[in-house]
Amino acid sequence: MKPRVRFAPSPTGPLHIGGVRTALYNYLFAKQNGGTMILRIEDTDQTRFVEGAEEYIIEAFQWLGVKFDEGVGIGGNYGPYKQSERKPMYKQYADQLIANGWAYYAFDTPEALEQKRKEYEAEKKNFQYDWRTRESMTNSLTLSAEEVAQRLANGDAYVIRFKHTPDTEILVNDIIRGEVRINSNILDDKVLYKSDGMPTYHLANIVDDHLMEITHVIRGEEWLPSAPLHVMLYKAFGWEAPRFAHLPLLLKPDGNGKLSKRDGDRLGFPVFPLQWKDPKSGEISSGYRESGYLPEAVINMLALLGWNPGNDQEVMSMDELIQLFSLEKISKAGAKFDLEKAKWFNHHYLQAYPNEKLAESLKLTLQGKGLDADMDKIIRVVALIKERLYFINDLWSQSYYFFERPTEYNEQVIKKRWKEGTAEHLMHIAEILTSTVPFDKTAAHDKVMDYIRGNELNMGQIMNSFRLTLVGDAKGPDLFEIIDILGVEETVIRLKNGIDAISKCAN
RNA sequence: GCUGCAUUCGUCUAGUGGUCCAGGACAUCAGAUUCUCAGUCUGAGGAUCGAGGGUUCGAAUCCCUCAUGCAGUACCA
Repeated sequence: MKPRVRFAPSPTGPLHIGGVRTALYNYLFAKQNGGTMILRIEDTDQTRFVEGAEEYIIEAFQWLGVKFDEGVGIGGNYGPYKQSERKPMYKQYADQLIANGWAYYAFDTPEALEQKRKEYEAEKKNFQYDWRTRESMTNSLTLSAEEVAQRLANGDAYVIRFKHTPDTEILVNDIIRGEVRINSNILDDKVLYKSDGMPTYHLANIVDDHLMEITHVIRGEEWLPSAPLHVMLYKAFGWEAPRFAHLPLLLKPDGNGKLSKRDGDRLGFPVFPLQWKDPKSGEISSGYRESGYLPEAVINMLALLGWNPGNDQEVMSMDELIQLFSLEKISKAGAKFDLEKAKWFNHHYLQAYPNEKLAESLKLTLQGKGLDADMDKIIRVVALIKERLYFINDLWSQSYYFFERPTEYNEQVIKKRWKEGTAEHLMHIAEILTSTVPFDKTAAHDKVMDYIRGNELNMGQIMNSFRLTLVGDAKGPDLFEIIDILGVEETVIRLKNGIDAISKCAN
C-alpha cells in the first residue's frame, strides 16, 4: 500500500524551522515510497488565526522544493483540507462517541474549571478532569438524562470530553521509539469538541487522518504525550490507527530547550524559512531566504539534524535524500541547531550555483545602490569572488570595490604596509601601466614584476600597498585579476587617488 | 508535582556483543598554497561512550538503579 502522509500546521504565524523539518521528513518518506504528501491546515482555534500565515506556509514550501500532492492550494479527492471548512462533519463523530459511551457532555464553565484548579492548587494538588474527578463535575455522567436533555435543549454551553477507562494499559507503537506504554489512569478526559462548535485538535486530527486515509503520522515529539489519547480514539471509533513516528525536537544551539524565535534573534540566525512580518505588531522575523541561504542547503542541513543515512555521506540533494531516507534511522534525542554547519552547507551549495544567477542578484544590489555595470563584468566579478561566499548576501561585501572606488583606506594596513618610498614606487608603476599597450593582466603582471625586480624590491613591498589603493583594504582575489577587470584607466586613477589620500593622512 | 522521552568528541552524528583503547562531518589548531584576506589542500588535538551496579570469556551495544536534560500536563495546536 502506498503511504499517505500529511503535514498539518496551524496558521498561527510563520512556519518554525522545526515544522519545516517535520514536513521534510514526511515528504522524503512519501516520495521514497511513491506515496502521497498532503497539506492540511489545522485552524480549529479561530482565536489564533493569523492573517497571511497560510499563504506563508505555501510559499515557504515552494521555495524549499517540498511539493505537496494534495491539500490546501492544490485540491484532491479528500477535501476540504482546511479544518474550518470541515466544521460540519465533526459533530457527528463526537455524537457517535457519546452514543457508544466513549465520551460525555460536560457543562462546566471555564470559570468553574478555573475555580477548581485554584482550589486544588491551594492544597498543592493538580486538578485534572479525569476518572477520579468527573464524578464531582457537571456533566452527563452526574446529571440525570432529563436534565442533560433540558440543558441541551436550552442551548447551554457544553463541551464533549473523552471518557478514559481506568486501569488500562495503552500501547503506542512508535516507529522511532518502539513500544511506549501508558496507564490510562493518568490521562485526563480531554475536550474533543469545544463549546464554539469546533473540534479540538485531538478529534479533528483523528477524524481527518482517518477520512483522508493517512497511513503514517510523522510529527514532533511534543505530540508523544497525547498519542495514547489518539490511540484510544481510533479504538473508540473502531478504526485502524496509522503508524506513528515522533520526531526528536530541534534544540537551541546553546544550553538546552526547544529552539525558539528568540534564540534566532539572539544568536543571529533565522528560525523561519521566509521573512515574516507580523500583521499586528509589524515585527519582522528574519528568514533563510532573505538571509541569503539556498534552499538546497537548508534542506540538506535540516535533513541531517536528527537523521543520517548510516554512513559518512553528508552532502545530499533532495533526490538523494529521498533515496536514502528511512524513518528507522531517525535519532531519538533532540538535536541542537548548528549555525556553523549551516553556513558551511550554504557555502558548499553556493559553489555549484550558476554564476549567471548570482550575477543577477548582484546586479539588483548594484541598482539598489545607484550603481551600474554590464552583465559581462558582473559575471566576471562573480566568478572571481564566488569561492569566498557564504551567503548570497555576501556578494556585495565581497565585490563592492569592483564597482566603486575606495573612499577610505584601512588604517592598520596603512601602518603596516605604507612605508617611505611606497608613494614613489606606486607613481612609477602608474606611469608604467599607463604606457603599457596593449594592456592585459599578463602584460600588467610582467611590467610590475619587472619593476619590482629591477629595483630589488620584494613582492610584498609593492603589492600590498598597490592593493590598498585599489581595494582600500588588504583583501580580495589576485591583484592582477582585479586590475584586469578594473582596466588600466581605473587602476591608475585609484593608484593616484590612493597615493594622495594616504600620503596626506600618513603625514 | 505527575507522566513520558532522551543521554557517544564543543556541535551533528556512525556504531545494534568481539574487526572500537570508538569512525566521519562542522568548528578549533598547525603546515602548505609566499602580495593580502577568504577559499582550497594536508595534518593534529579532541569522547574513560551521563554515573553506578549487573549479565557475559567479552558491552558504547543487553538488564537494573540513580542523575541530569527535555517535552507534555488548556474549551492551543
